[in-house]
Amino acid sequence: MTSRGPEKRVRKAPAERRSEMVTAAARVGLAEGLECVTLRRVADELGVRSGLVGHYFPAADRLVAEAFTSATMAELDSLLPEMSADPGPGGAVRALRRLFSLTSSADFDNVSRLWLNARHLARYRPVLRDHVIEQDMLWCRRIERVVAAGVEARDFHCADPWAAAVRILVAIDGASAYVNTGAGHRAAPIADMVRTFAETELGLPVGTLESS
Amino acid sequence: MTSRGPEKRVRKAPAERRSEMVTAAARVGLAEGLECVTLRRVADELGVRSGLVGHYFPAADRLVAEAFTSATMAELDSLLPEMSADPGPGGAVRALRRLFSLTSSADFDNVSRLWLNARHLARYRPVLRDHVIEQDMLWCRRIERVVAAGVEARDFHCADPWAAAVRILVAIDGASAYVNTGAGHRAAPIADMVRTFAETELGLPVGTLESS
DNA sequence: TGTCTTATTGGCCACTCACTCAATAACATC
DNA sequence: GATGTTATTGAGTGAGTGGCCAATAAGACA
Repeated sequence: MTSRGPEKRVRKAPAERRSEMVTAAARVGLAEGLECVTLRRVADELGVRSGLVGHYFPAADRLVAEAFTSATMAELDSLLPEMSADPGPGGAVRALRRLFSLTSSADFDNVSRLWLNARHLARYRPVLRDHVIEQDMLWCRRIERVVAAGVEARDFHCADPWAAAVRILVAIDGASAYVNTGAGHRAAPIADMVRTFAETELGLPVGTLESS
Repeated sequence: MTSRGPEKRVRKAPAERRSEMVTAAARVGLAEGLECVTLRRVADELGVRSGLVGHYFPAADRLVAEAFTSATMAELDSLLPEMSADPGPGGAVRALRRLFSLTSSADFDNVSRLWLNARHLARYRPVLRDHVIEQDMLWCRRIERVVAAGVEARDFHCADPWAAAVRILVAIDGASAYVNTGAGHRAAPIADMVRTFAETELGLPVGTLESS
């Protein structure tokens, strides 16, 4: 009998409990989708009653939105760590190689699903919408800074780092729009599209951003 | 009193009734999202009882999937009508101009929303997933044929029409991923990206595909 | 006009959701 | 050890969903 019975209550500091909930919600959202981030589901995940989750999140929308932000913030740091002020020659190129290598790997699929999920759900949930916009900006700015650093270091050329960052992100989003349906016969033409597009955008010879 | 009371029953041929339902479901899905395509909602739309919709669609998944297919088929025909075998010189260019002009207009927003919606929902609903894959192929092939016609007519150059079509669609999908969140500061860099990308892909001078 | 097929109704079920709230018990503080 | 605060429970509510089915009546056909 591993089961049932009124478990002993565990009483935690509100801040800690809340943060536990967001973390659990982020895990569920990333693995199974934001629709599965419900008061009950998160409660089960933590071994508490759903009423408690409702207590910390009087509107379930906030929980979903914070789950999204938590997951994407962590992911961004893993994909594209903040650059030092002067990454040295080739530093920006290495960062971009790493980014494209990671985003085109299957490990990125759940993140693609999460973004797709959030971009759609934002249609109905205003709170989530605001968080998505915020994360969009964060991701864009992070890429912009790498591009700017690369321009600074003469690694490549780009008249408008912001515009380039925006367009590179559009390409990433476009290429990952098919996570749930499978690319099928379209896999091959898509495979190197993002990298190639970025190379064109930055005036780099084809293949420069290919990971070794 | 425009309301209530047991309305007189209207008895229709099964095929007609079913097709009415799909049409109504497509309308709801396009305007409000596929999540709103429920047995009850479609029933209300037609002024019948939900049990009747359940009778024609024993699994609600089929209704949602067929709603999607119905809406996207109609949209595709409107965006990019089937080409005649030989569209004559400049015909392909005109078709692409029209396509990009329409997809970048605000009238296309609901279609963007629908695709985003379906691409996400396909994660959970296998029947819808199959329909999305099918429509994806249809849209791609339609573009491919225009590209092939343009190559044939020496309007532009392209080594692999299929790959070009796939990538152009990726660009369209990427650019329309922000319908629900608003492009904000990113609007300008995105604005001409699809068209420009297509011009590069087809070896055309920048601006060739701009609509007059 | 009467009969029969079946499209349609009306009502039900079991489920899940967010949300509410009085009662309870864990822990800090005295 | 007694007391008070409050994190947590347990048991609801109401609204929404898909799905099921016997009873009903519309319309075609004899």
